[in-house]
Parts: sequence; C-alpha cells; structure tokens
Amino acid sequence: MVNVGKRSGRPRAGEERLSREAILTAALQIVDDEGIDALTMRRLAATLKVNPMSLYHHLPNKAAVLAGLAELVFAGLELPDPGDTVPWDEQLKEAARAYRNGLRQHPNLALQVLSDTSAVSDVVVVTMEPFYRALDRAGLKPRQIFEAANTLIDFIHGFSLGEASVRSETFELAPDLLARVRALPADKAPTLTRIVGGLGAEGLAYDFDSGFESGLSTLTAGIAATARRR
Amino acid sequence: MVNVGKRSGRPRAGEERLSREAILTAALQIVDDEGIDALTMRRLAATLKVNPMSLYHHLPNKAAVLAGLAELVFAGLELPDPGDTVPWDEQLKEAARAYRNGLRQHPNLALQVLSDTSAVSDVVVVTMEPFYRALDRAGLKPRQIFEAANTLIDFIHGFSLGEASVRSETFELAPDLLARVRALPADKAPTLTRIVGGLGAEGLAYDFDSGFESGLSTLTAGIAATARRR
DNA sequence: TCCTAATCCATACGTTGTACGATTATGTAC
DNA sequence: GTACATAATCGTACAACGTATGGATTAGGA
Repeated sequence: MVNVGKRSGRPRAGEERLSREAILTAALQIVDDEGIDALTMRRLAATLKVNPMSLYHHLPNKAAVLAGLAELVFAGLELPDPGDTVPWDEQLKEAARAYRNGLRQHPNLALQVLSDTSAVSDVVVVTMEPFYRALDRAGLKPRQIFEAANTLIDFIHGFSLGEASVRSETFELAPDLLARVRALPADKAPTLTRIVGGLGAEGLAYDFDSGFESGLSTLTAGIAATARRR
Repeated sequence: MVNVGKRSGRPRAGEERLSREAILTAALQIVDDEGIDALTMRRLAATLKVNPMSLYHHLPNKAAVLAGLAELVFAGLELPDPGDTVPWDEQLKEAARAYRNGLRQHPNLALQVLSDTSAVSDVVVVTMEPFYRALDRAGLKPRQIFEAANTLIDFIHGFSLGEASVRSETFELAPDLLARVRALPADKAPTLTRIVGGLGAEGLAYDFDSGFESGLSTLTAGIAATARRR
C-alpha cells in the first residue's frame, strides 16, 4: 500500500520514536494513572503514536513489558543509609521504611513487582545492602543476618501487598472486620470476639503507618534477642 | 433448533450438571494442574461438558470464579489448635505453620488469594481465632494483640508469596543470589558481599522450611519482648 | 393447566496479544 | 558509489478471550 501522510519504514537517524526506555516510561505512566488493566499493547502504542507492532522490536512481548516495569520500580528505590551514627535498629528501620515507601510509589504495580521473580536483578541485590549493614552491626552471625534480612523483607512484602490491595490511607478492612466479628456467633471465635469487640471504634483508628511501625518494632526486638543469645 | 440426542432445557431436580460448587471444584482442578492462565471460561465449560454461557447462570463473571477459588482455599484451611497445654509461643507457631501449609496447597492460586480482598469472608475472620488466643495467653493488651496478629500474618503472606513464586523445595534464588553477589563490584555493596560471600555454598543450603521457622522465632521473640514490657 | 423461572445452548461482538510480510532507512563492505 | 544485511516501522490478519443477547426446552408452582 502507498504511504499517505504518515512516514513508514525505518526512521531517519535520531528520529526513532521508540526505545525500551521510552516504552517503559509510557507504560509506567499508564499503569500509575489508570491501573494495570489499562495497559494493553494497543493503548501503549497509541500513547506513543506508533503502530502496536512497533513495540515488539524493543520488547519481545507483553510479559517483558511488565517485567521491565517491575525493574523500573526497583531501580527507583532509594535506600538512604543514615550511617553508623544511629543505633543499628534505627538504621534497620530506616532501610525498611524506605523500601516500603519505594513500593508505595506505584501501588498499581505492587502485585507485579512482588510476584515477578524474573525482575530480580542487580538492582534488587544492591537494595539489600543497608539491611545487611545494620544487621551486621547488631552482632549477628552471617547465617543469622541472612535469615533476619529475609524475614524482614518478607514482612515488608506481605505488608505492602495488603497496603496495595486496599485503596485508602486508613485501614478500610478494620471497620469491616469489626462489623464482621460482631456478627459472628459468640462461640465460633470467642477470643477474637472478645479482643476485637473490646477494642471499640476508637481503638480501631488503625492506619497503615502505625501498623508498619508496630511490625518493625516487633521484628527488631526479636532480632535483638537473637543477637543477645549468640 | 431441534434437540438431537443431548438433553436440553431445565434438568430434573437433582440432575443439574452445574452448580457453583461443581464449577469451582473443576476450576480449582484446572488451576492446580495447569496454572492460573489455563483457566478460561471456555476451558472450564469444556471440562464440565457444558456450553460456556451456562456458567454465567451460577457465577456472574470470571472475576467471581477467581474470588470463589480464593474463598475455597481459605475454607480448606484447618488451623488445629493444640490448646493451652503448650506454651503460648508454640501455640502461635503452630497456627502460623498451619496457615502457611494451607496456602501452599494451591501454589498457583497464592497470588490470587493474597491479593483478592473481596475474598475476605467469615472464613478468613474465623481463621484468625487461634492467633488471637495464643497472643492473649502471652499477656498482651488488646491493641497489641491486634497489631501482633497483623504483623505475623503479613510475614506469612510475604513468605508465602516468595515461596509460591519459586517452584522447587529448596531456595533457588539462593545460588542465584550467591553468584550475583560475587559478580558485584566489591565497593557497591561491601557488607552484602562479605556476609553472603562468606556464607559459602554449604551455608546456603537454605530451604523454605528453615527460613519460615527462623522468621517465626524472630517474631515470637519480639512479641515476648512486647509482653514483658507492658 | 397455565405460567414462571430455571437451565442450557447457539450465535455474535468487541478486544486482546501477536505472527507475518512489506516498506523504508541505516551502516558496512567492496 | 553500489550492493547488501540489518533495523525500525507499519498494515493486515488471526485465534482466543470474556460475555451480551436471545431463544429453546422443561421442571415446578399456581
């Protein structure tokens, strides 16, 4: 077919409209703005003003696009190391907070990031350095450092998953939980009923931030106990 | 069109080929055997020897099928309560182990289960009873019980997510991690390099079971510290 | 007996990922 | 310069997907 208006074929040098980076950046924009389901190859091509098939010269398929996005999120992580002037447990918490915050930047991608093992790259590995440094200062043995780091990261992943699955700042599940528990037959879960029921509405002013901090405190306390026991 | 051979129309009572349960059971089979991507409405209908559209009389759409599957997994959870004869921390660990094991029964569904908040039902709530009971025995205040339970469950979720993302029993990422860390420029992550490099091949004989136990110990130690401090 | 509603089926539509081939420019070898 | 392999883009096309619509059949309640 004859080429009318639009240019076709290979573009002149420096006029390439596409690149892996440009594609991934556009994809990230779409996902952040409209959710993961809005990301289709056609939609992506449209925002880049390009034919859908052109994308496949830079990325083999859609899975590669998603993996690339996960990689982008990790690359965007910045774990500021407060250095050895603060106690090790504060250093550890600071790294954990930064890691969580990085994951929160793109909530629509959380599921993808946390489950795509193919996104494990050098970036991810380097991300763990601050955790190891803090745990080393705590006086743990190498094996213990390895395990403690894994435990802490698993907690952050689980927490972030929950956080990403719920939309608002405050814990929507809590009121829901409260109502549900109160509706239960009393003998089905007596302790749960007593504890949660006794919390009251005010006690459930639970937000993600304080929940995360609580988890961090429990974990660092447990790690400190390990260090003491060595 | 004339009805040849096959029965059509409303079946006699008790002869229905379909039901919500039958559909979900078949769907679970497919997902367990061939993965979540193999589950399509057409495929599901085929295994039930039924027209695809018939499914929609029992479930409104595919999302409902997936949510139903998540529900099934939770319903299959059995958290045996060892009772108050064992120490509270062992009771807590036992509940956690059972919860993890339940999630492991259907690894292909892990992502769905852990991210589908709509699957939160009475079953899930009741599941938490053993956790609350153990934490209550530890002597925590209601609010502390609530937070400790959330932390523990977040850890299990994060752990299970990692476990489900990797296929084998042993931690495939570990050798991979080792190789990656060793290939790093020494100054990029000095502590990580020293610790992980110093672990050696034998030190990385890390399997999921011991990783999980290590996390449980750290968490119960941290919770015990909280209990002591109240 | 008639009516209603339940169950199932056939057809069809819009959307998706992407295979295939054509078109045009670039960079290299002669 | 000229020929040629390679790279980037576009146009067309296809199979598979979820599901909307509507009709056929028949059990069960009035």
